[in-house]
Amino acid sequence: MSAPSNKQPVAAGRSAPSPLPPRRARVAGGITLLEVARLAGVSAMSVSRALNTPEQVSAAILAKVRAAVESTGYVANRVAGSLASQRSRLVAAVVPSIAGPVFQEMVQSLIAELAARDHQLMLGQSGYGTQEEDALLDAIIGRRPDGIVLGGVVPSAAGRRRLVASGIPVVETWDMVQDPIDMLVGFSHEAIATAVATFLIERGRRRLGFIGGNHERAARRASAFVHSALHGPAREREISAHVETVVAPATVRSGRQALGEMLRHQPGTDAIFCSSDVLALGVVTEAAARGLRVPQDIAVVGFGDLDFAADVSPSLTTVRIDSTRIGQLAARFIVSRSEGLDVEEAKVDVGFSIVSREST
Amino acid sequence: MSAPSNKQPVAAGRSAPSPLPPRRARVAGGITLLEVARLAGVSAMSVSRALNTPEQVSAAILAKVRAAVESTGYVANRVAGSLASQRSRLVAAVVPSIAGPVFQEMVQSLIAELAARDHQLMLGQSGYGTQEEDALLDAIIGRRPDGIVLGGVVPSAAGRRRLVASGIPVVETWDMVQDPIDMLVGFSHEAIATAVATFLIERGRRRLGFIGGNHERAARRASAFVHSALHGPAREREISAHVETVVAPATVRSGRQALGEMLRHQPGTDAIFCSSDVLALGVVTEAAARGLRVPQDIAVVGFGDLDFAADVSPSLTTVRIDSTRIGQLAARFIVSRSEGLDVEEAKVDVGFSIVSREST
DNA sequence: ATGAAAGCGCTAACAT
DNA sequence: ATGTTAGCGCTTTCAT
Repeated sequence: MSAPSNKQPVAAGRSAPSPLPPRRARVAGGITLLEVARLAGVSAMSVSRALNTPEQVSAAILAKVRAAVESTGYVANRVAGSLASQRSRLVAAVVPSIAGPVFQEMVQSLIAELAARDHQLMLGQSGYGTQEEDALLDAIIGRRPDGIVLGGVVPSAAGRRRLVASGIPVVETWDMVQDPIDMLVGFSHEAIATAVATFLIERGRRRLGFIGGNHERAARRASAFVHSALHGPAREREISAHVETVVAPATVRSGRQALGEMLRHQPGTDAIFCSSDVLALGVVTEAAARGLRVPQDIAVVGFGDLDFAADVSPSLTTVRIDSTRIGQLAARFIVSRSEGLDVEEAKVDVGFSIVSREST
Repeated sequence: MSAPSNKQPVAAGRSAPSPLPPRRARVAGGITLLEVARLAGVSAMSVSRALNTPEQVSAAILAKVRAAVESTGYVANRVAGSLASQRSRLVAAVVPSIAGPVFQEMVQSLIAELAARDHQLMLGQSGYGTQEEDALLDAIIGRRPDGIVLGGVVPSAAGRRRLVASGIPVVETWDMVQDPIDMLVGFSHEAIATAVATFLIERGRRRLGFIGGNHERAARRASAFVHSALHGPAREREISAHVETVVAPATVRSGRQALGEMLRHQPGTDAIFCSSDVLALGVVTEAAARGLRVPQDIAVVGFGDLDFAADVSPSLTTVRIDSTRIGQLAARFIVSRSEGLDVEEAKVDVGFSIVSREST
């Protein structure tokens, strides 16, 4: 149809500026909800409902939408959805390292539990100083996750303030601190240290040692261990306790070296509590290399009950934490909270157990 | 002021519908860019620029904005930013388990490298069957990450298609496959298997064994190992090779059990290649328990060069992969791509090395 | 049960 | 260098 039925106005001097100069379309993303809606012959809202709350939609529409989605390979853009609904379905976790005994299991469990509830995990690693950690917290807050899980991370005062100000649900998961930021799923380092000291003293050990990482988390256990050894209820006679510190992360090698240091500083040490099974394996290995018998000459207790603890020789006595449960509870608390439910019990002590094996 | 200066119209039948009935305001989020702009006395764009591209802004505005941000504790909403800019600054990674020898290090390195470039990592775990894996991929695609890193995950044909259709940059990081989906940073399982077989045969071993997980990744190495042993260049005389499979994940325990099976099925086995150092530790432990000397009676090679490999006794000969480099390259490729740069070499073989220690 | 309109809080594109 | 405008692709709210 080339007939100029509606003639365009021929240039009259300078053309009047059109009121809405059509600007270049922004780069087209992929296919959108609207296109699916057109294809299905329904409104955008019906597509949204068919995808998110299918029970609110008639069978007819459901079928049409499903067909359109199928044929286009449409995957809804959750960034847009998050912005509109103010729920990101993203949860952030910050741990010192995913390699740690408790954290690895907790992160795995978090991922699994969140996935089952249609949420995803964003993972951050702290442990490079306060400044980086605060920057990391801001990066996380900027994404408006539905929750933040802190594993063994003690935020700075400033970080803590921002966390609170953000209004994002927070679950701390390491120590049973007195004044949690928000929710808390943890275990008591003091209780563990006391229990292990008592366990060893009851078995006749008198010269105790503690080997742990050079960070606050291990330090808490160390001081509680020493205190329990020297002043605890099990104390009947002369007991000594000494602490050796290794540079994090804990390795078999640092465990071996630390035993050397321990024997130099406190000869005759007859029992050692390590802040990780990996360190304990190093201690056992080094003891063997030095002709010390485990447990006759020296008893060794680890932490974490890693998979190898039961199967090395001698098998390791260790402290077991149910880290999977920690992850599950943290995930549930956050998801419940973001669904507007009141979280019944937001402060849980998951406890611990001492698994007694050959090394003691 | 109770004087009715402007009398409200008394109900005149049904009141005429006002053209724009003001609806209830949506739940207010926190503080927004616009409020910061008002506080600073500048436009929203100036705040945006001051935060994202400070070099494009005058010192005066920069100062005003900084002050306003400081006083409000404003943290920009990246969900909105992502939607507007079509860049999420999120990268997704999928691994069978974060506990695996290569993956743990790769994930750590990914997190660190991405954080340095102002990106975050979203982590998924596959390994629960094709159906869950495809669902996971869809959940990831829905978030429109700037890239997806696949670690030891071989997507189904359907998953592969969706990945390609999504247009999201993908880095595969496990095997040097022939036809990568997109980018590739890996190493050759075949080359490793051949090298280890040759290594063992050259040292006089004749009855070889392979112990690996019951999944495709290990299976590739297993068959290449057997093939190299039976048909490889190093073959001078009678050589046998046998494969034992353990249920994933690999543990010290399954390594111990597998050695038992191996000796039952192929008595006189004098060298074993394990698909993980953890399995190798189990084999060494079980050998000791059975009175077999390592390496005199049986040589053991692990995989991963985990931190304990050098420090257990006997120390483990193992295959070392530079997983940190894999993570770095993957992160760089993706970030570069999302910045519109052409990625120079998008197919990298990071190689491997055999670290020879006491166990051989 | 379905649809229309109005944003969610930013940034790209354009204009000055 | 700074501001204005119009979306990004969804979901909430309200009306039918």
